[in-house]
Amino acid sequence: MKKAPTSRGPRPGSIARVEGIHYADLNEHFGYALKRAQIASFEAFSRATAGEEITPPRYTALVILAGNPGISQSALGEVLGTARSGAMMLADWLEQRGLAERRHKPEDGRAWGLFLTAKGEKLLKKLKRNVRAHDKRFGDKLAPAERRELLRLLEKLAG
Amino acid sequence: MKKAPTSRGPRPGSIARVEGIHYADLNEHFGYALKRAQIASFEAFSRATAGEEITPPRYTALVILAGNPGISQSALGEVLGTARSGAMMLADWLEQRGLAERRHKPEDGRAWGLFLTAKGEKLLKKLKRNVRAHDKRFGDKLAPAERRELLRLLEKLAG
DNA sequence: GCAGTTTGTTATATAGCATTACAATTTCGC
DNA sequence: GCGAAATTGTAATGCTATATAACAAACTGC
Repeated sequence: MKKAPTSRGPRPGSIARVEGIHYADLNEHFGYALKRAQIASFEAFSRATAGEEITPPRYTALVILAGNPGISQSALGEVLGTARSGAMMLADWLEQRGLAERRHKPEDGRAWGLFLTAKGEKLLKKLKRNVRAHDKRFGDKLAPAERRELLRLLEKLAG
Repeated sequence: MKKAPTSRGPRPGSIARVEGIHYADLNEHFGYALKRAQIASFEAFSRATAGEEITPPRYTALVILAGNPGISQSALGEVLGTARSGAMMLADWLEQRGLAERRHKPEDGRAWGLFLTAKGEKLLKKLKRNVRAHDKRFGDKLAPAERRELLRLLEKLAG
């Protein structure tokens, strides 16, 4: 098997169905179906963000910061569904690259607000374009009505 | 925040939507929607397998072994979309607990075939019952037609 | 029979988390 | 106001799942 020049980290690609294997009722399970779809989606995301060291949580953090300037790290952690310490490492990572900065909150001496820098906003704008384009191409496997339906069903399932 | 008695390992639960946060167009992205749904699904899986040290890959391996007795470790790795070494550790884990065993393949001195033991089959039967039940309850957020449609769309997306 | 490939295996490294503990600060009960 | 409890950010530590690389044994093609 030929290896593509790995830009960074693991590249799951999509889990191919293997010839001659009996998958039994695995296909009936939501978890399995979701995972396979998610891996395929992640592949599209990877292509969209090739070159940058962006992972889905990092991208999500950028989007959340853009939409909620001054959000606290605890709140960010809650949004991402991760522990405070995880949000902190994320904030560290963003800050080290000059994509975001912490500013003291005047009304609370403990808390720091997170803000995108100009550089962060610029990167996000670029990423958004690419991610959206790849997401669109990825979604082109479905008809427009199917796409909307899928998003609706997923939301219902996750809620 | 109260802690439920954690049986083992992390418990992501579901990522709650946080009051007052602007999610912007995150909701339009398949990756984000898939992840949220998958986390919710994983929670159902966790409840279904509480008490046993079963993870999704382990469960998948059990199902695949049951449906494909004598499968090689390489093939198992391919089915799971993981590296050979990962399949090996999985096989080790199953063997150490007496759930599966390796038997030499007569026609190939390198390869070992994997087989469920009686204990493994028994455990799988029990797990299947629970997982299916929880998957069903999880899927009850959707109407039967919606469930079928969702699985169809996911398969189309993952293919 | 020899070169190259495949299988299982081991060792090692890494990323992404969670957990725990702690100091500074705020809020709450009274 | 004052002390207790909670909250925020932080640092240290560890764990789990996984990939990668290197290797021996066995197989395949020529």
